[in-house]
Amino acid sequence: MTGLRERKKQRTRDALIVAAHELFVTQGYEDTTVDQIAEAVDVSQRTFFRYFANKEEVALFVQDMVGQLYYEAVCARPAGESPLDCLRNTLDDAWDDVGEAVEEITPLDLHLKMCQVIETTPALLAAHLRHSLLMEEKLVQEIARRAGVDAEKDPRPRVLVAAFSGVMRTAARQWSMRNDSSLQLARQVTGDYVAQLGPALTADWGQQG
Amino acid sequence: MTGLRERKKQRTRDALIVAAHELFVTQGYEDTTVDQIAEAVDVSQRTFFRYFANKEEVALFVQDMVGQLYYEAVCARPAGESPLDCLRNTLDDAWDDVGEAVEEITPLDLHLKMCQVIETTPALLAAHLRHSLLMEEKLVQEIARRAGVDAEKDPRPRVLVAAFSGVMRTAARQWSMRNDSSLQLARQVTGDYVAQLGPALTADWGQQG
DNA sequence: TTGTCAATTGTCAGTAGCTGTCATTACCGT
DNA sequence: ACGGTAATGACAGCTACTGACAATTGACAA
Repeated sequence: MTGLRERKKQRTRDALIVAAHELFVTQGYEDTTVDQIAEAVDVSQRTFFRYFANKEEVALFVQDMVGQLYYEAVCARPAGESPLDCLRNTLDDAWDDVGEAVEEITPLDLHLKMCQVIETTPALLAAHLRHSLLMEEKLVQEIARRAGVDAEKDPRPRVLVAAFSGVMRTAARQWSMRNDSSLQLARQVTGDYVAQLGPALTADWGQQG
Repeated sequence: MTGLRERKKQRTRDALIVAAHELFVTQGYEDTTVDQIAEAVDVSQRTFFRYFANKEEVALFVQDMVGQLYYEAVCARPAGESPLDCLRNTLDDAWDDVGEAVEEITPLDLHLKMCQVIETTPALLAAHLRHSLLMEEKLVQEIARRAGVDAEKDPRPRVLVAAFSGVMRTAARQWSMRNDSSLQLARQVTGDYVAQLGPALTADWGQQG
């Protein structure tokens, strides 16, 4: 199962990710060439493109993994929760596991810096949003399944996931723009934003929230 | 004000847009080269890139204009509406004006087909989502201004716009995937989806909606 | 009308992302 | 040890995009 071949591939892939992230963080995404990344790991450019379909993919690899873990955590939820609670509670519960999974690939600190690079690099932000949309569709299917409704007829699963995901992305974006971004802070900011979902929709906003 | 130079530029730009859209719709975005577009309008490739920063931009030009018009319509709203009502009512009111503005550049039918191309082409979808995010930020500022709150301290403007925009994009996406996409249908679908925003968030979903 | 200035355009050369192909190397199971 | 298969490197090629410079064309005043 874990032949030498497999392990070597895994190591090369992780090395490419870490090397790429370090270059992206230090000199910027656009100013880093694929040749530089390949050279840093001592493989050919062609090999890089055998591991990652494009330059964006290596930048978003960890982010995508986080999204996937969240999705799996949603799927593993016990039945009986309301759809919104399901999405919300998963957030609290999955946090630590996600952090550990990230650290198996790259230092957490590097990942946090990479989040900022993603938010501030137009091409990466665009790709990230698209990947998020794909994940949303998977969430829609799961939420619909749990609630026992048909996602093609009932708009509520899509509406709920769209609203929730929109708020999540906004929270992540606001968090990444702070200069002291840490994991706990992320947890707090997302919690705060999601909690405001109800109040923000009510007819009148009273005084300063 | 309308010198020959200005008019000529406008005409070239519109010709590039229409030619590009026709090529994208008939043979696909990825399979259309910038050289083909330039050739269709009989200008050099270099000139194309003087009108549009990149290939995506010519594909998203009309979409961006629509977003801009919606934003301006929001800004022109009378005071006193609740934030959510403001966003929602603008939708109803601005529809016809937007349609007319589009037709001054490209046939409406071509634009509708182009919407489908955008939704189904990864690179275009990604760029479109990013442009939408920029527009959301402008909406946040305007909503915060109208409500007299500080968007940097109070999360509600961002949360509201994120939720609303998420639902809008979902509606647009669902609409574009029908095979009989028309303007009226778009109006109806978006209306339906936005109306579900409240119900989708409530704790329990009763029976099939 | 004509000449001058500035804006627009075309041409050319170059970089970077990405792909197909084929020979070579490295691992795996027998 | 050996044959087969997977991974890699080297190379050629395409397309998006950019900088630089020369040529053209419309604007505007003398």
